Amino acid sequence: MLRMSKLTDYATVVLSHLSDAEGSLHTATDIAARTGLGLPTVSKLLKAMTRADIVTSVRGPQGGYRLARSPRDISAADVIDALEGPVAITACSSTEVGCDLEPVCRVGSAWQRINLAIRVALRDVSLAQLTEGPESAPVHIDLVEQLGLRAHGRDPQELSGAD
Amino acid sequence: MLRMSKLTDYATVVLSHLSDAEGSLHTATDIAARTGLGLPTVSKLLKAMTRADIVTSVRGPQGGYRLARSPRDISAADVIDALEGPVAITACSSTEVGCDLEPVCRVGSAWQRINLAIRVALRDVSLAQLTEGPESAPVHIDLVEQLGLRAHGRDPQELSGAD
DNA sequence: CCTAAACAGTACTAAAATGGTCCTGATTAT
DNA sequence: ATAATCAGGACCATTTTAGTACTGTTTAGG
Repeated sequence: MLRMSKLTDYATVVLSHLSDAEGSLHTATDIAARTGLGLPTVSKLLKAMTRADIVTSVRGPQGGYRLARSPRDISAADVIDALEGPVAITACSSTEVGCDLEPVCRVGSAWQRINLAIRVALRDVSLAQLTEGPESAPVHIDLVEQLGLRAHGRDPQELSGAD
Repeated sequence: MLRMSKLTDYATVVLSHLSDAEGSLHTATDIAARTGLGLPTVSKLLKAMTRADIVTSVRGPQGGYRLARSPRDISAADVIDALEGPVAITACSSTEVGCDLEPVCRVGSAWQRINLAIRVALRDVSLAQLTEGPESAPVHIDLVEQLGLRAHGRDPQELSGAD
C-alpha cells in the first residue's frame, strides 16, 4: 500500500554504515563495497543526501562522506524527503486547488490529515533508532484518537494549533 | 514520500457517494456521472471493492452496487488493501528472506515496524470518518512512543505542524 | 603544477508501476 | 428475448523508478 522507494531503503543502509565510524570519512567506493550496492547507486544516494544536508562531503583524494550530525538528529522523514522530496500521500493533497473533482470530493482533507500525521510521526524516528537492534516492543498507534476523527460520540480534545 | 495511488483516493470518493443513500443500489453509470470520474474507472474500482467485500453487487437490470456494511465498519485500510493489495512499505519488508543485502541490512525491521504501525493506525480510520466534515482537530502522533523505539532516552523535540 | 582520487551535476535508458480503456461474457428483470 | 448491469480480463499509454554513464570540479601529494 503505502510505498516507500527502494532507494530510500538503501539510503538507510548506507547511513547505517556511515554511523559505524561516525567521525571519519568514508568513500562512496568503500560504502558500495561494504553494502553490496552498486557504486553508481551509492554515489547517487550520497549526493542526494549531501544536498539535503544529511551527510557532508569532502572532495579530493582522502575525501569522502560523513554524517552531517549525530544519528540521533537525523530523522526518517529527513531521509525520505532527501530521496523522494516532500511528496504527499495523494496527488491532490499537496496542492489545495485545481482538482476537477473538487465539488464532489469531500474526502481529500481526511487523507491529508492522515498524511500529515504520518509525516509528523516519521519525523520522530531517528536514524539511531532505525539502525538499532530489532528487539523492540510491538506496535500500536491510535491514529483516530490523534486525528480527532472519532466523530461518533467523540469529543475532540483541546488539540491546539491551526492548519 | 509515502504515496497512495490515485485510484485509492477515487475509491473513497465513490464510497462516499455510496454512503449517501446507504441502503439503495447505485449503478456504476450513476456514480460515474455524479463523481465526474470515467465510467470504466468507476467500474473497475467497484469491481475491485466487490471482490474485497467492501461493496456488494446485484446484477441485471435494476442492479447496482451498495455498501456491504456500515461506513463505520469500513476502514481506510480495507480500501487501500482492496485497491493496492497488502503491499508493504519496502520491497523486502513483505518477504522476510531472499534479500541479497541481508548480512549488511540491519535496517529492515524498523521500516517493517513503522509500516505495520501505519497499517494498524489506518485500520482504525473508518469510511464514516473519512467522508465526514473536514473540521477536525490537527494531528499529532507519537510514533516513536508507540513503536517502542525510544531506546536512547532522547527527548522529543517540539512537534508542530510539519512542512 | 601535474596527476589522480574523490565528489558534483546532469542526462539518459530500461524496467516497472499506474491510470485508464475496451472487449467479451454472465446474470436477470421486464 | 431483450436489454441493463455487473464480471473478468487484456491491453496500451503514461509516468515513475532504478540504475548507469558521462563530463565536470576540487584538492592532496609528488
